[in-house]
Amino acid sequence: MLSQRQQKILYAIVEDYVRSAEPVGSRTLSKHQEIQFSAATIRNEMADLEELGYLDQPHTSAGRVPSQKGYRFYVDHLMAQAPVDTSMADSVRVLFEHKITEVERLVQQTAQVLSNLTHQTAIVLGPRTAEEKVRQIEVIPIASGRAVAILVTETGLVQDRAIQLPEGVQGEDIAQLVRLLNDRLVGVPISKLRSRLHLEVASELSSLVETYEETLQFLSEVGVASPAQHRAYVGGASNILAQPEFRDVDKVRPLFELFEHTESIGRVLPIVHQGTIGVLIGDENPELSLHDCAVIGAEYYSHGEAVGRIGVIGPTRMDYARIVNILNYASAALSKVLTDRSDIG
Amino acid sequence: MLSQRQQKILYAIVEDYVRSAEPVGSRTLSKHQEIQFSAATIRNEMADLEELGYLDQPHTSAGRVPSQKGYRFYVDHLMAQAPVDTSMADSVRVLFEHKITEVERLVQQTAQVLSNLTHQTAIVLGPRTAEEKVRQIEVIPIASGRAVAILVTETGLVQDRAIQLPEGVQGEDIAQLVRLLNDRLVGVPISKLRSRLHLEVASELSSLVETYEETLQFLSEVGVASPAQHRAYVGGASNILAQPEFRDVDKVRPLFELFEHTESIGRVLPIVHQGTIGVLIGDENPELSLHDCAVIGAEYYSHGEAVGRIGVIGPTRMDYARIVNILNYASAALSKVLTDRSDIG
DNA sequence: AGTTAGCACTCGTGGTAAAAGAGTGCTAAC
DNA sequence: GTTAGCACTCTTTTACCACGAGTGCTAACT
Repeated sequence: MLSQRQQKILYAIVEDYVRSAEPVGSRTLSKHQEIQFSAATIRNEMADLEELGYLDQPHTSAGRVPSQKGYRFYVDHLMAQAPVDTSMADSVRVLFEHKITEVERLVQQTAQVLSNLTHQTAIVLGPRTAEEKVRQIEVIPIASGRAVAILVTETGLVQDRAIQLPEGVQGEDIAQLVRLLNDRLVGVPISKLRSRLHLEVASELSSLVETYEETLQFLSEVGVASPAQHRAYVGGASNILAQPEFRDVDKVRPLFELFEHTESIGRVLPIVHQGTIGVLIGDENPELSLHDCAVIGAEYYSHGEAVGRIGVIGPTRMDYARIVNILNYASAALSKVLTDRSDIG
Repeated sequence: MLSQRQQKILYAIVEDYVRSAEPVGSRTLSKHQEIQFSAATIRNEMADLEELGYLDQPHTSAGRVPSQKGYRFYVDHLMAQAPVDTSMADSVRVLFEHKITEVERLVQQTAQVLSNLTHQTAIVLGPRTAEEKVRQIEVIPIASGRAVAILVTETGLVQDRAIQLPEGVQGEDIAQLVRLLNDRLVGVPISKLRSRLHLEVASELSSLVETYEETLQFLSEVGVASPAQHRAYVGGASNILAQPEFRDVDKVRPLFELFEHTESIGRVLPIVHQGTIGVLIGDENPELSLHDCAVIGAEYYSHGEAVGRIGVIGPTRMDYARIVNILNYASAALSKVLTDRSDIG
């Protein structure tokens, strides 16, 4: 275990380095208020800390830099709960007070606010729709042979899909069909729609409609592949270009390529337990292109159930304490909005 | 006017520089097949072309580089219609054959394909919804006091909005309201919804519903501020990082900041006439951060009417001929899909 | 035994100088 | 009007040196 003094020094090095982005030497460290030992003593401790793997030295005549292990120790044991920054709190509050009606826009805005507050890149995964329950289904014909299927969930999410009507289907057929669908499918979670369709609805269908096969096919299309499913938004990608560790275009490119693959970006966010904040440092992240980065992430909830995730990506040299704080706050605020929006008005 | 020979040389310089990204000298140029003059002759011509403003010289002992004016002349007079690249055509065709039902996803995909084909950054402005005509309006209550208003246009676009129901409104009130709305508003373009509401619907409303004021307010919310209105998508932003002129992070940052402001990005795309391709080179673009860039853009159409725009952004050193070609093709393909999707199935 | 001062050593940084290389402009010959 | 030749210019590369920051080690101190 690290001695009290070693922890103090490690703490000071991390805090200093996060601020300055310069390797910190024994001299500068000895001038810190909380450090009363001489530079020489610090040097000895630093040599030990390096040997233990908590510090790195870019080259012999440079100061020390926290290693990945060093950051990890800092996050796990040293990092203080940052006081709630009121200007931050305001900024988040304002965002959510100004009622945003479309979930999609809300989520997008969250990404932007998060990136502005942290000066890093933010990722927001849109609320999972799979467990949302069906409130109503509509089918609206728009031109001969074509229609739009609309599905509204209990929380007010709307999903739509252009569909091809089976041959010879008329207005009354559709009305009947929609009645049947609503009768059987209201209250069913989207994830179970497909199986329900085949199990319950299909049997009744054969007696109702002539074009049995085609209609079933059509029904499948209605429910499947929800478009908004875990849609991801990236905010403030350009912030990463302001970081001194990413002055090199070749370093940055893989990151931006990652950001463009929004369909799979969820995997870079840490998996967290209910209400906690997760931190992935360097190669703890399964994504190789993030081995020089740290990712801090949290979930957000609707009625107490986790429905989506938010996160911040930056260089390993980032202000963990502050960002954890911001994510905590943002997660809570977002959860409140999502929970309230489907409650008693 | 430029002599035949000067044009030939300018043409060769542009083509060569676009390929190599290196200033091209008289020696290398004299080895071109189509150039039969000696290096010395070329040098004389190049000096003239520079004096006329068509070429730049990074420094005295470097080769020449096309100036903005040089590119402009190339685009206007020299550029050859590139042959249709079959692999390109295939790639676009595949995208649109695989029927994409949601317009939003279609547009997003277009941005991606465009950026992949051009190896540049693509911008796609989602179809303008303002002139779309209302096909049907629905209001679906989701919890006491809350509802979702859904508006479907004739081409199958769906817009939704969470709304707060006026105090004491019951199911039958809503049904009546929706009937009235559909009766009066079907066929009206979205852009005119608001005024129609006040002019026609409002008067009848007072006799129908008690809570006149609130309901009107509510109705306004239904139609206004269409969320998908000219939504913009940026594809392949990371491609720009591969360009040698953007090796410097400070050069790139303004661009990425621009890309993040999707709400105003439309202004960087050239304004074009029906069916043509527009090119903005360097400071021809109103956007200052694009003065080292060129933007090539086109419109796309639905039933012959321009509904959106697509464009490609890159350094001024770009393969204009090829990209113009690709945009032409993509615009036509996208227009076809959009036109067909609301036609006779 | 732990701590501190002193000092030689290492290594990246920044600046200058010289050499190399690429391409030009000009002159004179064709 | 065109071309070959050559001196000239200017960037790029390499080498070198001095500088400074920071260390590691040793020896003295508490």
